[in-house]
Amino acid sequence: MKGKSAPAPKKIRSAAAPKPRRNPQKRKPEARGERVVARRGDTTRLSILDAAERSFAESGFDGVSLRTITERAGVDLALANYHFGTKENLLHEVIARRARIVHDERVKELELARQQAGTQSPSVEAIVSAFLAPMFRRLADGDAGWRHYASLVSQLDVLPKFTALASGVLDPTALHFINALRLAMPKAPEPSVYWGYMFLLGTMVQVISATGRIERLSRGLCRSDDVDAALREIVPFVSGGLRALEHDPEKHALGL
Amino acid sequence: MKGKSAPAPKKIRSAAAPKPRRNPQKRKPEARGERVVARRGDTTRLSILDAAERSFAESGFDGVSLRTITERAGVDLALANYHFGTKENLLHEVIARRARIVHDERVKELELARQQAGTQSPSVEAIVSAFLAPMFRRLADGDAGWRHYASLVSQLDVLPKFTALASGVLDPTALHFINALRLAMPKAPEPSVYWGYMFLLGTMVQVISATGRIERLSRGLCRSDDVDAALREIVPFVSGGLRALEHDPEKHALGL
DNA sequence: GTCTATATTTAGATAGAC
DNA sequence: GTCTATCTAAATATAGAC
Repeated sequence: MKGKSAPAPKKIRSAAAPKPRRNPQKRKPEARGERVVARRGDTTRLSILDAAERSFAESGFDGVSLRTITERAGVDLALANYHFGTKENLLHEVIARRARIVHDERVKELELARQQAGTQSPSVEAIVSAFLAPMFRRLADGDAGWRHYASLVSQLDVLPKFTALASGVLDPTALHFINALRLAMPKAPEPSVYWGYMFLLGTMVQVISATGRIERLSRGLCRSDDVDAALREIVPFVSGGLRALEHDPEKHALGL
Repeated sequence: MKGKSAPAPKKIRSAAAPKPRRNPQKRKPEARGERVVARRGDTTRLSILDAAERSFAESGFDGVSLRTITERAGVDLALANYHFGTKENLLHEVIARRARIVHDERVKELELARQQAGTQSPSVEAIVSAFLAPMFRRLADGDAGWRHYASLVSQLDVLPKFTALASGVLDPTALHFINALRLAMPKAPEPSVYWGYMFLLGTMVQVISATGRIERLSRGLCRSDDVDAALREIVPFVSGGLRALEHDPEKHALGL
């Protein structure tokens, strides 16, 4: 911790001040009666967001520089700072824009399942499907951006440094589905439902991280970009696993 | 890709030359008839390995500097280069030293299960246990190093940039257990076994990454460091999920 | 094996002209 | 909103004295 002699001045530059520069951050273009034609700055913003999404996914947040990102976006380095302030904030906006979409679709699909189930709770399968299908549908639609987003979310999910950011964006969805699972698994102990959600999450993350691992292990027999096949396997796996948690787990105690 | 004007000289410094400095790398201390008392350099090596393990786990490979690592280790910066060459090689050695241990224990435990099963294949539960128990046992024994290792492996597992490294170290174990699962699930289609192994991996990774997510979601009801509880949930979940893959997955096809 | 000192590159962030 | 030019700090890696 404390090096050898006098190691770290470590100048902290006003740790609590968010640095109120003159950049726009959040502004509603159409909120005023203005024209809604895409202005130049908007396409710049989008270019940076897309390039950052891809770069973060490929190399990790700390593995790429803003220079690389802006070069890929075809814009000047200084524009990253102008439009997004800090690199961390850029990451946040990259995540947030697609997280909103997935969240909304998941909730809508869950609501649909509830209506079809009438007075009962939707089945475990239906809930698992409502959680997974929106993400996988996006992955199947050919937009590379969604694949990058998925890989990035996978990384944030396991990196302690970014747990706060990931939680802030993803926890609302989580609590929604944990609650649904609780009703669908009335015989399961309370902690098992939380564990079950984590397992659902981990299973999905492993697939959408799409590192090419399964291609290598199966020597091409399975492909992580075959989202149809993946979904056909993952839904029964998770559903079967969750149902196994409804029984008393004591009998599985291992001699640790 | 191509910036605005004349973007990248990008001097590549002899990309293929591994740079053969004069550092020791791998040498067997006791292979010669020498004294086996820990010499100074050995404790330095260990200090750096431990500090790197912790730092990589907390902040990611690109999120920490060698300065931070050597400061935490209480040694001089230059010693990192002397003992390990590059930062990447340091990562490799951090992973390899514990991966060997886990691999050996998993194989041994699987062998044990085979003996107990006699002429039959061990059950899916037994195989899943043989895979998970060695890792979780280490996590339970109080050594913080193992927790850091687990978190680090989780990160490498989902980061495309490090897939090659992770595969090189972890694939032998994977193929071993995929083969065992195939024999235990004779009715399952071949691809389902590979998918099943990925799901097993993802479920484990989510738990051992230990980001504190389940504590937050369950408001303290579940704790990721309660490895006994985690193992009691994860084994039935994965086993139940794998058994669900033995049936024809067609009936689960979703209208994508 | 260890340390001091430093070479070299690159990082994030900005000031100020346009 | 965009660009040029730059500030300042921090990165990896090494040479050479001890």
